[in-house]
Amino acid sequence: MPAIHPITDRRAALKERHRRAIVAAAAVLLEETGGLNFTIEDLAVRADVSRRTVFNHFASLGDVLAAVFDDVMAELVDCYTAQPPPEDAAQRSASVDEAFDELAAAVRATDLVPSMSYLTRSLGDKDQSPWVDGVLLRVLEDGGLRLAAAMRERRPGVDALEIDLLVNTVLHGVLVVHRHWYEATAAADDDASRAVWSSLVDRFLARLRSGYAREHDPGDPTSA
Amino acid sequence: MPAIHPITDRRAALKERHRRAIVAAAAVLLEETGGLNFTIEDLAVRADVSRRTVFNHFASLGDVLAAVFDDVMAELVDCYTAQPPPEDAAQRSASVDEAFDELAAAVRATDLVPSMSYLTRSLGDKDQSPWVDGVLLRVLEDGGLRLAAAMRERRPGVDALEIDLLVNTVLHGVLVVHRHWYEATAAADDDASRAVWSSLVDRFLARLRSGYAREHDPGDPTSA
DNA sequence: TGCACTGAGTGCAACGGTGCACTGGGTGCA
DNA sequence: TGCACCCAGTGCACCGTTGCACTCAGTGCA
Repeated sequence: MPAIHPITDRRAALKERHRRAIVAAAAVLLEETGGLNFTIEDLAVRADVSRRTVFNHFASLGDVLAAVFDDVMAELVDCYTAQPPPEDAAQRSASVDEAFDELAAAVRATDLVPSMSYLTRSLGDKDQSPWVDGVLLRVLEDGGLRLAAAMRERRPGVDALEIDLLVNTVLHGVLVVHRHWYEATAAADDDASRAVWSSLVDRFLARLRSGYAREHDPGDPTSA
Repeated sequence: MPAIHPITDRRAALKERHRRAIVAAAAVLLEETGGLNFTIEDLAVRADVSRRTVFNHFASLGDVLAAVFDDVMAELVDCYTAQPPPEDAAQRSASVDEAFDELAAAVRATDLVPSMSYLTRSLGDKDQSPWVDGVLLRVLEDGGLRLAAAMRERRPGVDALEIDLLVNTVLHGVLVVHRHWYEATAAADDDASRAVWSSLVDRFLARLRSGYAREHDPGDPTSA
């Protein structure tokens, strides 16, 4: 994911490269160890920086985790905003069910399987430190806010409350789906496992849709 | 080529890595541009460092060139010293013709073709700045001294004058061979080009040998 | 229960890299 | 022949990283 602002010199590039390396290494170690079963030293070695540098970039391990989870959210927001905009002004107004369709498409399109394993596992882990739960919930909230903002920009005619409810429901639903997927596949990364993921996502979205009948076309609800 | 002394911390490793990148980039640019047809900025970009950093490591472009050529010499010395030592004390003494054989084997074994193109071209180029000739000749002399020292260590019984003459003759001979090779193949890097190189090296070494008859076996001189 | 150890987090100074403005020599052109 | 430009090389200040010693909380064990 490119930096929010263009890197204008080598110093800034180096800084950003190291920050990204730390976040990426944390994601890998979460995956490999099944949680927070590594040290700051492990993280530094994997990121190819010094231990001090980790703390130059992040105030704490919690901040590193927040950045990891933030990337997951950013991925989803990117997939959502990457869709072609509605074709005319009339379509941009109202129609929360079409907003639902777009969000659903983004969830389907985003490769959430590898990066969300530890997120789900972290939330579901009874032995997890409470502070990690705090980090995760904050990241979900921040990500949800960004997703809602993107949706409001895209469909300004839709009620803000409807958008917030939609986003909140889908994000937490995706976590539930992911936990089921994880238990069914043991986080395998192969075609069969991805098929299970698609099936579960479709079931979840179909289930949600039945409460979101189309306002313009009450007949013929389609389930993929 | 590993550092002479082990790198003990990340700072030293970073410094050495950047120094090596600069030298490697210079070698590539010499090859690509056929000489000194690039700027310090080009070199810095290719080495992925800043222009200032080049001068942090080297006093001048001449010093960079010296380091590039020094790598070529080091390659040859490494091939020479990598050979198994003579099996007994008697063999370690005298026998300059066997010293010749060992040096010849090193010349054959060293992949000199890619890295010496610009060295030869530089020495043969009339338009070249005189200061480059100075750099090259100094590097040849330094490399020759190291090679001679390695030879004296390996065969302490051989006269020092004989060793110095041998090393000097072979090094300058290799440059002549390389110029002929370069003119015959336009520095192509393929099997046919390497076959030409091997043939020329063999001719040069066979020619030298006829002036170095074996002391222990006066009959049956072999030419490969 | 006291002690030793581990590891997160911190302060500080040094190192290596970098940005930038500058000088001066060399070159080409009107 | 003067001027403009290019580029090697330089000084200086700043940035980011790093090494290292430290504190403190948590943990395990005799």
